[in-house]
Amino acid sequence: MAKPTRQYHHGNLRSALIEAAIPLLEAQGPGALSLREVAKAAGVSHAAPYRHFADKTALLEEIAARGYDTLTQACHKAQKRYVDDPAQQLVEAGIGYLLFVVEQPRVAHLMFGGMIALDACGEVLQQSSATAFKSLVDIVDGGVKAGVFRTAPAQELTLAAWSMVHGLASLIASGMLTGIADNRREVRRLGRQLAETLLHGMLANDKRT
Amino acid sequence: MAKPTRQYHHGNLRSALIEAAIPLLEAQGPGALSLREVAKAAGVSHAAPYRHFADKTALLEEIAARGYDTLTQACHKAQKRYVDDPAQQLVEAGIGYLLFVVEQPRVAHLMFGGMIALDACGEVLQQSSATAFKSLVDIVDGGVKAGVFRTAPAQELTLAAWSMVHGLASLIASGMLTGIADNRREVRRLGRQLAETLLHGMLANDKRT
DNA sequence: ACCTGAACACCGTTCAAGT
DNA sequence: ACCTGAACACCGTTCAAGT
Repeated sequence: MAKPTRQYHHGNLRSALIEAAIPLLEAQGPGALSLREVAKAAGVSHAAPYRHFADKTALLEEIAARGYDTLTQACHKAQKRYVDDPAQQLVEAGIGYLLFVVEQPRVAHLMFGGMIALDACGEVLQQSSATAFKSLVDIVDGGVKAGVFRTAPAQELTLAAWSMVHGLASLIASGMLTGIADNRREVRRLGRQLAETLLHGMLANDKRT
Repeated sequence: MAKPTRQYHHGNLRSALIEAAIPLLEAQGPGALSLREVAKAAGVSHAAPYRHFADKTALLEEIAARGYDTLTQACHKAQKRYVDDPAQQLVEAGIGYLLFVVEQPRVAHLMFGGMIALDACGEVLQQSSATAFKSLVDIVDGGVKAGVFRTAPAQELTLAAWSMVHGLASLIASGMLTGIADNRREVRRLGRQLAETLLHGMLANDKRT
């Protein structure tokens, strides 16, 4: 996707495999993706990848982990960009996540589990996803401490926010919203719209119990 | 899971295959599930399934479709049980969904896409998922008309509710919440908790713009 | 009409052997 | 140290042939 990458005959095959795998993954979906195919795309024999990845799953996990890192970065960016406005931080981080998902839906699905059991996956993935979650908790925690968000365990509110953005992301990635969330502009609009509901709630006359 | 099912030598193999597939699916995850294995579990040759399903995907789609039907039924039940209380209907429907996901997480993942591109899937699945979504829209629409929910396009609020419950379901199914949402009681609690946030919002001082 | 067995092209993974 | 080629057990799918 970036550089020409030609003579990896003894360059770093590891990265080359990952870079070769992602477009294939996006083109035909996981499950249909074969390690042999990735090897061929990288210009090596079908056995070569095993010198760098223990497993087909190990390759997929690495790709998924990078996805989580992207989300983490989106959180950090949002925090720096909207200091002292936690609500806006939340909205921007969420939209960053959504945009990533629109661009690489199959990679997103890898992150969502299903192929890889996040339950019992390698440390790389477990770490990356935990870090991403922590970044979100940070934002929400800041909002609670600043008195912007309701006083509640930050984890509780974070889970709500995470569920909402993750749910929307999942719906987009699975094509359930085809026709509603096809391009970046529509996704931005949807993200803002849902954030509105998340912040203000659904009720008409809220007695705020 | 229910009946003994012995002599399907010319009974309805179709259902037998589905019933045989689900436990295998739950045991080892999709992708690892092989059609040959399902056939063996059903006591037929590996070629027999092709008389009833065009494809391995066709079998999986049917299973996913049944999952969506379960969600639809959860919506209907909740509507009947809490007439004139749309908020409670929403909560109960959501919890029904979550409980299904805890019990059959791999089937849930099938529904969430990833394996099957919901984008371009068979009519069976497309219909079932559309029906499920419509059931949720019905509940929200009732709430808007009754003045309980904010005045907004029902689809907009529904998408928020759907995203939240679907997101939480996805997190549970992928094992991301292991230790927090392991049994039915914890899931019920989590569901109610998130519903609270969805209904009341996250903000401390809501100016309700 | 429904099922079987052999067959084909493809996989993931392993391992001795090459450079 | 890193890569290759052959090999093994498995898969999805097809198709002639059986009942």
